[in-house]
Amino acid sequence: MSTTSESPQRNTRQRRAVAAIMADLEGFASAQQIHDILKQRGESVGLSTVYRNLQALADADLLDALRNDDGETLYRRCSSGHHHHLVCRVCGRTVEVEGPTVERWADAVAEDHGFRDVEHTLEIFGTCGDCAS
Amino acid sequence: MSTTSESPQRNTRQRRAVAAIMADLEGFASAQQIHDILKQRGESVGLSTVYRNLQALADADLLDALRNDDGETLYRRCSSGHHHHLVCRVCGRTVEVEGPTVERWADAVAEDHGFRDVEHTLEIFGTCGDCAS
DNA sequence: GACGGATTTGACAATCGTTCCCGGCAGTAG
DNA sequence: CTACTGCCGGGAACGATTGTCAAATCCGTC
Ligand SMILES: [Zn+2]
Ligand SMILES: [Zn+2]
Ligand SMILES: [Zn+2]
Ligand SMILES: [Zn+2]
Repeated sequence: MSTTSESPQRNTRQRRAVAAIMADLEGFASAQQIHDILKQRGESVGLSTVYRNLQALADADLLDALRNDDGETLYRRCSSGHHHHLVCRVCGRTVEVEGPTVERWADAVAEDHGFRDVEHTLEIFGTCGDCAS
Repeated sequence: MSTTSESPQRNTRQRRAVAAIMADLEGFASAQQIHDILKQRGESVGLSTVYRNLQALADADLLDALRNDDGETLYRRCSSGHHHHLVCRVCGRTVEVEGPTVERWADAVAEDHGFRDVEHTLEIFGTCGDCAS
């Protein structure tokens, strides 16, 4: 067994920079967008490093990740615990939503068909009020 | 406005071959897998053509498409109308499921937050009874 | 059945997000 | 301070998908 935090993690400037960006960011953003933001702020970080750190943060459940229609992986700081997202497809603004009913429904459906180890993905996309104007 | 069927579609051997494969196929499969199947059956079809025809079929709502974790797009012949999938992550067996409750919930949540033009994605993954043994 | 214009095909190059590699840099324990 | 080791960066590699464009194929028409 590995202890839950098997992390001889080092506190590097790059790691701090990425974490800082994600702490401020409101909606979902791609690795490349975050890389660009860092460059603009002068805290340049290598693209590979941005990818690595985002994945690490996501693995540690400090970020949520989802894929958009273009196949890009988007990241966002999120509350812990199981939830889903309502995302504006224009500006990226995101609302975390929970739906106990949905959770129960999904599990029930799966069980009815004899499936085990069930998990599900659910995202809602739309255009937010501001962007609709 | 384009009329719903703006399709001067030609009835080519390749188009028939792809459609035939999809008609038989039980689970979801990637464009490359379908390309391989065609090759095995001797009805060789160019990879680009397989991609094009699958997309065309999906656009015509004759196939459902979804992306797996590896970023590949998978296709499957499905009934028309809005529905979701319960997919075995081992053998790919797929069950189409409907959940009017979920649909209403998703739309309501989006509306509560002022979102328009709402759509959603929902897939359930698990291990089917046969594969669990 | 042959003809001609439009569509489709297919081999190959190009794209694009992401991952891999590896020499060099920089936290960190002692 | 020193040594150890993980981390960084940038450039090559990857893999799914899309674009290109001449050649092949359809299909309505003659
Ligand atoms: Zn918006
Ligand atoms: Zn859920
Ligand atoms: Zn199965
Ligand atoms: Zn639905």
